[in-house]
Amino acid sequence: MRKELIDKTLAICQSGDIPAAIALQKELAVLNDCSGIVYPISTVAGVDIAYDGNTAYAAAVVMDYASLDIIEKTSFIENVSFPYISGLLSFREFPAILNTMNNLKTRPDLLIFDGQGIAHPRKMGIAAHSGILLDIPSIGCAKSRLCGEYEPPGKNRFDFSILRNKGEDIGIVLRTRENTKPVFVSPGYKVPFGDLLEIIRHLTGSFRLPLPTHLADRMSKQIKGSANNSS
DNA sequence: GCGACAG
DNA sequence: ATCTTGTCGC
Repeated sequence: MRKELIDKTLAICQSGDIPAAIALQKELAVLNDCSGIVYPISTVAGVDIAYDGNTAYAAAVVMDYASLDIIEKTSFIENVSFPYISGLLSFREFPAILNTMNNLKTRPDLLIFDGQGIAHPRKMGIAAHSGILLDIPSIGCAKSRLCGEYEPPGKNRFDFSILRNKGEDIGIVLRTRENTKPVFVSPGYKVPFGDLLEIIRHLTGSFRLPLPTHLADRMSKQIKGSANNSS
């Protein structure tokens, strides 16, 4: 089943068929399930991608959920074909994400993505889409808003407000550091709205982004940098 | 038509 | 995302 959805997604990534991409997002949104993550969570992975033109440098960092010790790191480099279009980010990034995940020896219990989960116009952001296809619980942690309304959260660390869209709670706007812009956290796949705060708080160190995402971001840029300096 | 718009 | 130096502040 996942295989079919993965193939359908990859076909669109290569064809660049925008109407088909939007149709698939609507189809996946109906299938999405944001409840029932299995506890305890043993491992968590952060995933992110750096770019040099159309070359994507994807990285995944797996950590022990309780100790936050790094268990494994991996990356994958490839050229991307789908352009960046607001609302269709997953069609630009999923291929590299899939390849990176296939390089992992560990199969994480939870994935944290740099982007939206269901806080998306069609409730199918990069975290939700990737989580469903990989069949791994996921959370979206974006650095800015895509849709929805909210009141600015308080100034202290971990102060937060609710991100709402058409009267529905779709995520939380969380201040992970004082004097710093908040992050937009939303359920991706199989992670209940009510569990978001606790999980992200646990994963937040001294940086704005949660540790898994922060490390994946730095690693992707490091890979990109070393690729440029050696060629 | 106008404004908004993840990475 | 990426282009980019110094600089203010924790």
